[in-house]
Amino acid sequence: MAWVLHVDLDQFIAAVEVLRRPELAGLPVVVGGRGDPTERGVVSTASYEARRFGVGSGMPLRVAARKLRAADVDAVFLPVDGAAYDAASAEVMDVLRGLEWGGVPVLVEVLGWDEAFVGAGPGHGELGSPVAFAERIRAAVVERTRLTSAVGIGDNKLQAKLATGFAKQRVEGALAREAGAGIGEEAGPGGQERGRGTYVISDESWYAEMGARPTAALWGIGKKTADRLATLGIVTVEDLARADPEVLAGSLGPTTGPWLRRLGRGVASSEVDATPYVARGHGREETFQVDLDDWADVERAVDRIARRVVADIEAEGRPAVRVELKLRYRPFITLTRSHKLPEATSDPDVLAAEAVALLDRVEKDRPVRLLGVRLEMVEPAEGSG
DNA sequence: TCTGGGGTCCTAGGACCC
DNA sequence: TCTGGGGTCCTAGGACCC
Repeated sequence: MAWVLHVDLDQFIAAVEVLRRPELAGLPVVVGGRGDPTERGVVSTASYEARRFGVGSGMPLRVAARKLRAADVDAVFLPVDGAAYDAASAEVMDVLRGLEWGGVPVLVEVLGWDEAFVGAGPGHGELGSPVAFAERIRAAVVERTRLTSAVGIGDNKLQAKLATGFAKQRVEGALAREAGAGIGEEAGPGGQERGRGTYVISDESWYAEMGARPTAALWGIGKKTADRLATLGIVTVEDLARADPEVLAGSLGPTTGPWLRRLGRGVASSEVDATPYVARGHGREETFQVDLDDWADVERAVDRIARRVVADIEAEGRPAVRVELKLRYRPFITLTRSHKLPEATSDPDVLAAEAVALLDRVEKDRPVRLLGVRLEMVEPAEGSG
């Protein structure tokens, strides 16, 4: 029996900030943008203490500040520090890669700063209980990094990923009950009590766990797709599993239709892919604190952003084959223009000029809120990835 | 309330070619 | 005249995720 495990760190960004500033422990901490709650920007992560007041990821910083002020809470706002999270994340992934299961190193598939799938490596021996192994993972990560986590276990990646969400819910529910009863206050989020931060969803329990839930509970279905499915009479995961494949394909496309049906049935890959991630492209975008009215400023900004992205792709040594410009007008109207290059290049002057030239294809008479440039790179050379 | 930044993949329409 | 059928490439936009 091969299991897939999904590891997800608790409050990763806020946790990293608190670790390097212990005096913030127990305080409402909000990390986002440049750390100035009067600026344009959104919340990346809020600590549990801030979440209690309705502050959450994706919320505008100004709204978060207003909520906390209304509750008369003195919160700490911090800027996003990507380099610090890169370093902390790398340390966690190192711990995971160092683990053995069934006598051989595990495979680790990194999903972002704070998530990874873990699977048994090739030629593994007897694996034993996946729950026991999940506890080993959590203990090892805490020991080396002081970061707590939840671990989901499944027959495939989809199930494991969803199981992690349930593990977190269970931890948070238990904490809320304990706080209500006035006990366990010092345990903190993600308390390492055995079994608390793990959860299992398997082929066997799929419908019992997921069948009655709305389709948006699935990993890959958001509000828009859930709404479209609802117009077809498909509301729950079980509805989706039973849906007519022809209807799904006809309505949502030849690739998306079958994929949605597989999601409903809890079917997905169980192969943990440890191949290092290779980006297709890189981009930078910038929301201006004050909308740009002067088109000369717009052109200068595009040139500047383009040159930054060129530096990013040069670090990978792969020239660009496509240039894309993104533009957001006031109030929030977004469009893109792109151009495939006649030949690949890394020349900053050429690429910046290409990006600026794309401005000729948009209206120049409205204030600009955001500009972005993205460069798509040539495929990496065979065997060099 | 007023909406970040970095990505990926899919769809659809038009151009173009055989 | 009153209209083929594919296939591929390019572009713009949509949706989703962390």
